[in-house]
Amino acid sequence: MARTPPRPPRDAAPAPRAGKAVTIRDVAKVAGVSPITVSRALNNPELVTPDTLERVRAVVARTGYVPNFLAGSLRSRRSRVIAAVFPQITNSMFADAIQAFTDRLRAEGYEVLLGLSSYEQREDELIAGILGRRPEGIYLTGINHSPQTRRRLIASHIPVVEAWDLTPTPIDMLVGFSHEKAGAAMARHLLAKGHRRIGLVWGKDPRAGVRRRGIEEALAEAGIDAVPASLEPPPGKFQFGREGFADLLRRGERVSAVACSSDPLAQGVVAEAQQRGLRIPEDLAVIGFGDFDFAAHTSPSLTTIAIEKARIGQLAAEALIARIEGREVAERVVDVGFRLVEREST
Amino acid sequence: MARTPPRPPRDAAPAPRAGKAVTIRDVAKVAGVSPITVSRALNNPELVTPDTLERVRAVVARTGYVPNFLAGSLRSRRSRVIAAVFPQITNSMFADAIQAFTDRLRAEGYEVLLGLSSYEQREDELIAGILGRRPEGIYLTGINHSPQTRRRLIASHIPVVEAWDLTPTPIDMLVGFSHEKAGAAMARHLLAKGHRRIGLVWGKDPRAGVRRRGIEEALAEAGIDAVPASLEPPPGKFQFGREGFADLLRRGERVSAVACSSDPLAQGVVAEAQQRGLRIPEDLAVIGFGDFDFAAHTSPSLTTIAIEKARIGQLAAEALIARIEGREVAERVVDVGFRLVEREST
DNA sequence: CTGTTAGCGCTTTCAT
DNA sequence: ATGAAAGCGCTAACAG
Repeated sequence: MARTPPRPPRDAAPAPRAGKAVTIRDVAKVAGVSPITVSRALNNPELVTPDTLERVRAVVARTGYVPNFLAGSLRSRRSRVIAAVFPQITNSMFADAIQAFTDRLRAEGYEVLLGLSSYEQREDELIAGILGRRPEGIYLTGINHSPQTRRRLIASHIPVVEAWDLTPTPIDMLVGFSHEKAGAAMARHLLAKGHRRIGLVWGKDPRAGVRRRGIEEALAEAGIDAVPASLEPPPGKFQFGREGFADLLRRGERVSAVACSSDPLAQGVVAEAQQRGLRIPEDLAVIGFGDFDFAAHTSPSLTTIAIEKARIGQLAAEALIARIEGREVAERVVDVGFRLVEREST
Repeated sequence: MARTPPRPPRDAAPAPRAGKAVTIRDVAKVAGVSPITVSRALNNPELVTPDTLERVRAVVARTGYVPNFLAGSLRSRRSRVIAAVFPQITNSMFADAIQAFTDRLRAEGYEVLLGLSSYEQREDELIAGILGRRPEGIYLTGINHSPQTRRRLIASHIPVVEAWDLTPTPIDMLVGFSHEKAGAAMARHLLAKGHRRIGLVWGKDPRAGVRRRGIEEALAEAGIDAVPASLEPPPGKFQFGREGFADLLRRGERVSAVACSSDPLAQGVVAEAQQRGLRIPEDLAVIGFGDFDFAAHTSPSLTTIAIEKARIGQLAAEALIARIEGREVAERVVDVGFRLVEREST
């Protein structure tokens, strides 16, 4: 606290900064060139003689000039910003995708505007605010958007990537996988292992709902119609897994297998089961969803439906970049699929 | 793919959008008012008669007008954007803070520009790019910034919050805790339990380094000078924990306790130890760092140094908002502390 | 290779 | 309560 550099006291009002920032004209004046030459030196150095280039750079360094991209973007209609909307970040599900997406875009010189929509809580407003910043592309999680949002997005004429889900009618482009099939794959696995009494500990988010339909329909085809479920609020986390399984038992459901809508939930189920003296998988089989790494780290490790999350982020970034640069993308819809990874023998 | 709405084919060049967007003047013309009245209807509705307000709103809705904040920000010098820089997002350490930070800011009408600096990989460049977008405030992870970055930040005259660490000389404001003390607390705990042969499985990130100094100095004071350590690359994760502990054993280090720089690492150590037939904590005590929730979910659950991560994000957001709105903040430096949480009896 | 002119879309300022 | 003029800082478009 002691030697904090004295900062200029602010005005009482929420007013603009006092200190006038260095502008391109200041730099131009000092360097003895025109503003546009400074602009070129910074953005298209190859259009400028090495001599002036160096002079301009020196002045920029000396004056601490920071180009105002707001102004540049306004004029050039290129903001070099790409927006990304996720339901939430604490959900381990999305972190890898965000990271990969952001890394890829920064490598191409884009900044990322992050929107967290907290599942449903007015994605509309969020996106309206985002579009006002004129991003050059936008990444959306999921395919369920209000008609209003769809209209705005289409009217904006910027490339859009929807991710984490599959539909034949994306707004524009899409990178994801079928949650219905993922659910069905869970069912098939459990059926193959001979399970008939299967319980669900399941999150309430929209895509989890689709997976649930997938698993229940596949079970119904095998003649299993009663599938007890304990529903938990997002984000699916360990504690809810424990509670969910306890809830199933409390309700007197006697199951030989539990399927979970996420790996943290599944870990919770495993913990609760072990605490009650059940052996995994002899007494209770548990299958999760999402992250093989995550599932592999439990003990005993879980069977899970694994998703290449980072790949989704990267492909989405690349699709946006391609379209911004005027290249048509070969595939508008990319199905990255999933794979079932069985637990180690442990 | 089938019914994808036909989008206007893009030009080959990375050119601006073709479709001219609706501007405030278009809206004004249709509503039969001046542009400034539209602006007021949107931003200061109380300055406009209910009648014109309604008319303007109707036209906005009908035309799909999306205000261009780039232009507005340029003129008003208020971008309503706040930037946040984190080393990485896959590190479970930061997710809660990002979420809390973003939630708080959106509630106040700010958008968040996310920067991921990937530990060291040119934070300078990242921040230069960010400042060009004229954020009204900036959140930084950590206190180690290049002189150049410090200069730029100070010259920008925007409020800055550094987080996750403590120093008497922040750039501006700070919300964090002492990593040195956190390390020392680990040492004290293990010493109190009677341990003398203590090993480290430790991440290589800068703040972890400070915690290491804290623990080693505290151990040295107790006469323990040899503290074998296995160093792992960030992000500290389960697998590295396993490998780290295996590494210690391979090197012939016989320890009764292992301290880890993060909870995922600690979980890995626990798993590896259990696999080798060691009982936790009877044969091996393990202490982690970071997230009580996380640590509580292991089995047996871990002792850990718990941090209120969401609180850091929230306090940081509030500090920035306060300063942007012209309020002086009472405390420039906030120490949120940490607490040692012992494992359940399990 | 460099400069001039104009204007991106909005909001500040000053009138009325 | 509304409007006219001006300009935020930059770059597109067109010279030269």
